[in-house]
Amino acid sequence: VSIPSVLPRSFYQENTLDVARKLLGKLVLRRIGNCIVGGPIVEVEAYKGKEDAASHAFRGMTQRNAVMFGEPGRAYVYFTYGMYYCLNFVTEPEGQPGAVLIRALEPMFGIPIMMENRKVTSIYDLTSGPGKLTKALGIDLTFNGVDLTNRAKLFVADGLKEGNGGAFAIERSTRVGVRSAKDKEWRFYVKGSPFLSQRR
DNA sequence: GCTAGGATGCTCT
DNA sequence: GAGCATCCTAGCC
Repeated sequence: VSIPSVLPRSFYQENTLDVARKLLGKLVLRRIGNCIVGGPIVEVEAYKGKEDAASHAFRGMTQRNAVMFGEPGRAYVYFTYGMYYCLNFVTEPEGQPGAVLIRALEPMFGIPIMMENRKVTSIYDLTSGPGKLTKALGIDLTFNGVDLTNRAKLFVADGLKEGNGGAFAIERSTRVGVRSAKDKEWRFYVKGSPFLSQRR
């Protein structure tokens, strides 16, 4: 098996909706000691600052959302509902806020580690939601601002089966759990994947 | 199988 | 003080 290449910064430095779609099938990889934990992305949501009332950046920069305004290709991690962390990838040219929320992965590498972190045994329950996957991968606020374009702690790489049996269909819908901007169908997911987030 | 409600604490008004 | 880009459990309403 060839080593997949890490996505360069230019991958992230464009329209958030395009980046969101292109991220489906890419590998989110977390280094824990000598182990690699993660798998391909199967569900994402796009958030932009301008003209998107659901975005954290809609009302301007704050201490929490500052990373969204910065360099693309970095992680934006925030704490929510008193218990959970959500992982985003920063998009758009620097100064223009945007991010893609990673909502679900297919567990592929380090599955025993994810089971230990999550305290569940079903692979369909390991990473099938934004709060679940950060817990499975051991991602917390210390990952806010981490550069995704090197192999240090957390990075993103091309899929293992690019163009060879790795084909999939993309579907879209409105975003989950947001009260505003219901008109925007900015959630993208791999059609028919059994690893999508639950509880629609 | 299903759903309603609670947990839990940071962020912004 | 209200709301939140969530998840789990209790209860079968």
